[in-house]
Amino acid sequence: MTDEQKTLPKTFDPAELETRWYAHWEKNGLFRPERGDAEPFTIVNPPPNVTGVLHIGHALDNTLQDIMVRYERLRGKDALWVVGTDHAGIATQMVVERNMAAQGEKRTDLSRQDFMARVWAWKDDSGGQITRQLRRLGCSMDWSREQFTMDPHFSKAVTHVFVELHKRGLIYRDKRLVNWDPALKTAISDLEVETREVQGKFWHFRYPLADGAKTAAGADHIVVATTRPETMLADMAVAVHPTDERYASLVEAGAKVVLPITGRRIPIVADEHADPELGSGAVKITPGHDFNDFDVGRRAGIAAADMFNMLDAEAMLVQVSDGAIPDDYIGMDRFDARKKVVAAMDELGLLGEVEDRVIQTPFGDRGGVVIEPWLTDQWYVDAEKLAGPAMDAVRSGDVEIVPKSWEKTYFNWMENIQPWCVSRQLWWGHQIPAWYGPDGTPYVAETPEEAQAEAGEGIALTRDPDVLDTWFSSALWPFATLGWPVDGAPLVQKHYPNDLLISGFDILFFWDARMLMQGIEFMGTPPWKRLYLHGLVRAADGSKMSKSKGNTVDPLGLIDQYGADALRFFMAAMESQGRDIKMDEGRVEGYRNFATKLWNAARFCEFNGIGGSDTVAAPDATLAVNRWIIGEVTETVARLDRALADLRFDAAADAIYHFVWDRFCDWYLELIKPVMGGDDAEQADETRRVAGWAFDQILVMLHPFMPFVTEELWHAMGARGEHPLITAKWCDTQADVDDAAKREVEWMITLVRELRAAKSELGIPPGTRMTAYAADASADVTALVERQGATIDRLARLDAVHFTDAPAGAAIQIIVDGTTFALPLDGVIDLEAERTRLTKAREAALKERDSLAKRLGNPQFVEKAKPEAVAKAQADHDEKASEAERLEAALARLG
RNA sequence: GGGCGCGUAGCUCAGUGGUAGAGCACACCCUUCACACGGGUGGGGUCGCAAGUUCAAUCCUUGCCGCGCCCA
Repeated sequence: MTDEQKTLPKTFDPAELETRWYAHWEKNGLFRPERGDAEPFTIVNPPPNVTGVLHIGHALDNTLQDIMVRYERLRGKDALWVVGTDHAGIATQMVVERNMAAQGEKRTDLSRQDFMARVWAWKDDSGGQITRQLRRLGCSMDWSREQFTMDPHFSKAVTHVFVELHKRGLIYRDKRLVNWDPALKTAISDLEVETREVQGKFWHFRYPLADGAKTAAGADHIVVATTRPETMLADMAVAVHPTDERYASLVEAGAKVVLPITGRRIPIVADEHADPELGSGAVKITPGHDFNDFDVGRRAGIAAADMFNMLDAEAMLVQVSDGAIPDDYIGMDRFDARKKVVAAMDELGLLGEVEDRVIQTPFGDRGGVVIEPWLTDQWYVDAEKLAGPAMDAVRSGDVEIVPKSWEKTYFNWMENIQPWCVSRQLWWGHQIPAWYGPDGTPYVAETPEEAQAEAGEGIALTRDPDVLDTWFSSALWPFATLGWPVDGAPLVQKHYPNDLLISGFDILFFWDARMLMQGIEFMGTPPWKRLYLHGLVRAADGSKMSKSKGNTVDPLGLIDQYGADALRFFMAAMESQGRDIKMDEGRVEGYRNFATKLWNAARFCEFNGIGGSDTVAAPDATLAVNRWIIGEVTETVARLDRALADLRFDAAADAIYHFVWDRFCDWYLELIKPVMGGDDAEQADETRRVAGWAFDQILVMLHPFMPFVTEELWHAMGARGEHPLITAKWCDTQADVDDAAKREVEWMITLVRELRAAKSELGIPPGTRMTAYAADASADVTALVERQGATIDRLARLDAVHFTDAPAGAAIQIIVDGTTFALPLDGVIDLEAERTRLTKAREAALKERDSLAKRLGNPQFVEKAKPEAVAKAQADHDEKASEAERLEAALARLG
């Protein structure tokens, strides 16, 4: 990169300079400059799936993180943004298997080792596209330390954590029902189950009572109803409510039901789960295939190992341990079996009513098929124990959740947390470090040797084929990426705990909560001090974006069209806490225009000999405009600092946007034009210095939001040597705000505005030059007008201001802060229009005056309101009253 | 059923216990020497509805209506 001066083109090409600057930053290690002694600032990026491509949600999440990282880097901190990808067990295995299927191959044709090699080859070849896409967004992560959850050091940490948790009794093996995905043939998490409403049926069956028993009503059968009739083949009981009189005698007598089709004799048990108000009040109990029934079964004394399991991994029917299922059912698909059971019951005359019903049905969010509660042996983390300290951390304020409203959701989930099933029946992932002896005894150890030592010599061991849930490993992200568990890893010492985590609220449970639990368990402290949760980016109509709806917006397309800076600024400007962002392309375009505005301000500087400054502190200034803009910069920096401290990205974006456009471009640059073109070289020099400094401060303040265009202009404005903007110094907030200068400039702005408004309303061309008469001007105003003659001439188009009465005749009259200016334009102005204008203004002033008078006339207000409020009302009242009087006088003069 | 959030200008959104703001859109004017991806001026809102607290409510409380999300 050279600092060679070249003239800036009129509009700029974001694509060209984005590519150029990103490469420059990355090549020169500027994302993480050597800052050994500096205070650390650390963020870990939610690792995107290695199969992922950048979507609009990533764009939001990463923009917010980059803003904070760039901001803290500018503030001199040793800012580390950890980046990497997640191996995404199921998703990646699915991608590779799909590719294999296209070649007519199956995973099971290969050895596990060979399959793993295929996955790695895929990863090296086409995985991690998203990392290149994050670069296009301008994200300044530390790519030199890019991580992957299957990296050897990371895998080591995962194994270590598993073994440690097992030692601590926080991981155990258990036979329970899991959410089984028959398409993927693995257990999946509760959170990966999506409940959808499906049109189904509610079949009523009559189960005959055994041995001639009768219900209280004299029936020889019990009616049960089900949405999943096929499971009756594995029924182990019928449950009724303990207080249900209809069945009390049956329960007491230990009566049994003869299950149709299988002929199995099953008990009638009393259990609160049965709702007497619902249907017959009796429910069939299939402990091996329903979560509620599992609990009922256990309460009835059935051990998990004894529960009938009538399905295989693909949800095809298999024989159960009592051998009662007729042979012609074996090997059937679960849905075919459903039809067959219903037909058989009908044939037996035991089918009652069949109701149409909307059924809440669980689907696997990846496999897309109906989830089967399935009885298997799995590894579980005792999440309840880990959740306690994780809740305490939030309660005590060690971890602050922003916005706070998410705390309730967090606690609600944590308080009801279930055992966390961490084993998955996949090949791609961290294989569980457990080995089984011939009798099934598990030995958990970090290496096969250690397992063998534990089991004893000569015992044949087989390793558990399963892998760990991907979230089990990503929960270690805040410290395993820093070198843990290597003793004394320097990055861990400096960068753990991290300062902040930014994530979408949708992964609060999946990831954030699990990191919090594991961080406390293994590091002794929570992984971050603050957790910022943002919302979703929605389609323009407010609907959720989804591939299936086809309403997604591609962030890369927006970058192509408007530039990364514009997209980033949009994300920041729209990010108000606790609200989703609705996509609004018009706004993105507006922020592209904003970047162009800045660009053209730089061109103005270029044409006027205004260049970059070499101090962070404001230059000395004597002129009011210069002292004013210095004060405005200081106030803007303060606003920005406050907003970012509060993670109010919208307020931060708003502060810099309005400063640049409304203050700097619209007024400051206009106000200095006469000075620059004037004949006082000293004043012009001072102005160049101040303007150059102020523009530099803009570039620094805006850099976290719009890194590319600001870096380009930083170099265009001057030779910066070895000091690119990305590692420049943050603004100084020491400069004073000069109130006198502020008053003076604001007075001029009011004058110009009033005059423009009057001309516009009277249809006088804005360029018309006029002369003003201000007979009632104070000494201060007189001095100001004389001092600012050139500026007033230029902006207000006033070639002279006389402090005498205006000559007789028609004139425009404007009031600026208590001074009336008459601008004669006999014969040109439309008297009637001017009368209307003044009348309208007077009415407005009177209305406000009267409203304030009414308030002041209320003794309770004067008595009870804060003294400041009363004083302000009085002052406003007086001002409005005087304004109304002046307007009255102006109208009288008009005749 | 439980929890959370939202309802402010045509649209997208800020905001504050003292009678409301931005961007876009709209109307009119301006080819002024940084910028038409621009400049200027202006119109537009009973701040969802109702009650309460208060000297004062768009803002606090309660209820209702409408919308969204999460959990069961």
